[in-house]
Amino acid sequence: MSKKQKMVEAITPRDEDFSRWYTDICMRAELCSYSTVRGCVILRPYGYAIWELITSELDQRFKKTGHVNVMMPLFIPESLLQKEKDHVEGFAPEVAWVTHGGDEELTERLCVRPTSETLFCDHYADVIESWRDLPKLYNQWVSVVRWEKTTRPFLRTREFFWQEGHTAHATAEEAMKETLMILELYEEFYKSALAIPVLSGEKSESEKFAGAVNTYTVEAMMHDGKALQAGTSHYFGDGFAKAFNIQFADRDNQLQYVHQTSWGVSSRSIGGIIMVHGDDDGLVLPPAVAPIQVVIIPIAPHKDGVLEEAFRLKKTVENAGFRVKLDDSDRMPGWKFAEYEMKGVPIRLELGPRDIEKRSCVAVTRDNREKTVVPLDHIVEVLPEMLDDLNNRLYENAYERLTSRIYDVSDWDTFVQTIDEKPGFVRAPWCGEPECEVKVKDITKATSRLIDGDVGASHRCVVCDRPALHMVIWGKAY
RNA sequence: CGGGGUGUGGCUCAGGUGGUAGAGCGCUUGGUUCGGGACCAAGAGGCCGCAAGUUCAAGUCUUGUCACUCCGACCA
Repeated sequence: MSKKQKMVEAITPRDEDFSRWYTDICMRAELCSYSTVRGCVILRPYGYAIWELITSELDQRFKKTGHVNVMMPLFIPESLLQKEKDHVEGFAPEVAWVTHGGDEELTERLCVRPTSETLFCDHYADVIESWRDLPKLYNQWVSVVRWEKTTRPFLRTREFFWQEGHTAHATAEEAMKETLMILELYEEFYKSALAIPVLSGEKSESEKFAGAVNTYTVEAMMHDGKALQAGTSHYFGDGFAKAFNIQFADRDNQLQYVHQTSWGVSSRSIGGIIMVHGDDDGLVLPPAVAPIQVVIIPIAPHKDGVLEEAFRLKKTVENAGFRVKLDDSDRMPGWKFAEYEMKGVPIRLELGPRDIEKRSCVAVTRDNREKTVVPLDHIVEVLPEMLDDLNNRLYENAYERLTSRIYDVSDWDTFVQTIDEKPGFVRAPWCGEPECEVKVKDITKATSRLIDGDVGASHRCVVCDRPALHMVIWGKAY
């Protein structure tokens, strides 16, 4: 304890106050900073670097599956936003409006995009004429604005960064296939790039996207047991196509409506990384999205040969394709250890006179603090394995936390008690009626996160005891 | 949008009954240090969130306002 108290700027322990711990990490790891606009954050270089890596990981996957990037305007005319009834109703309460250009009041006010379905639809109506124009597999990397009342860095900000994919297809089957393919893509991305296990499935009627026929979701469990909706993929059927008149001539020269999808993952995923992997010493980053994968700390750098050897080591590691930083500042080594742990750097290499004498360095892995003496000649062979192992440990630990905290219950009292007392998810049958979801939310604050398959009539709804239709994962969510 | 909390150097905070602002950390410079957040010395840095009001006099009292933060209702 006394050691901890000597720390210049310790963060709030995770188990003492989870949300304070979370904001402490955001600030101390220099991911972001509050801006003067309430509810908006400034992404600082380190936070932005993480986002860049996330975008690059996802973008590669989108490109591989045939998608191309575009850019839609920032503004949506009010009349355009209103074309699809459910869609407007869903977003109206949280849109920001532009009413003036200079001193002049606009004849039609413009909404700052909260999402771009209407813009894509308007454009698709313009450019799609024939079956030869399909499918359209578009994506865009932009920020959107939703005038949120309660905001938290990354998890809920008024402006946030994301990708939104919007596709148009000739048939319903093809559109549904796209919807589910993206869902799998997200699942795989979360697993291999972020080391975050997710549950995937369909949203209930009341939780689905405004204007969608079906919404599919990937849900992650944070360290405190709460759910984070980590990505969604929507099947629109031809609802938007009819509202926006997006038609094409098929092979028989018959006019048909297109079938559409949309899907997104946002900068909220950074919040997920923090809350799944972070610990009391700060951030823990999965190697794929760590801006610095290896940090080299020279010990006693003023002594002969130390810095030279450190630079040599840096070159070696860099040439092998790793993102590496050598901190040759005049901070104390202990300070640097703590600093890069705060920033979640996966591997630290300590290099001092004693190591150099033995032609080795000390490698320390961020998640378990394990120290390994590595011969300098072997560092390049050892690093990939260390990073890989670290990634696997992060995933395995998170997977264990997830699966061990999903509780199967079948009666109402146990249901309420479990949600109240045990952090995590509850799996219980549901009849499919929205009023049962409302009751669950009113009493427990938990919501249906996703539908985890259908069940036979032998199951009864955990709320109303009528025959159940679905097995549902319930939980409190961010 | 409701309830609570907080606004004083970059950060954390101290400033009984009003009398014109302080500490620690951080920062700068020089030196000694360097295997878990070093030490010494010398510096820089503040119209006390903002606006009215009371007063000879306001960081301190009154009112208003704004911002941030936490907890609830709504959402990625």
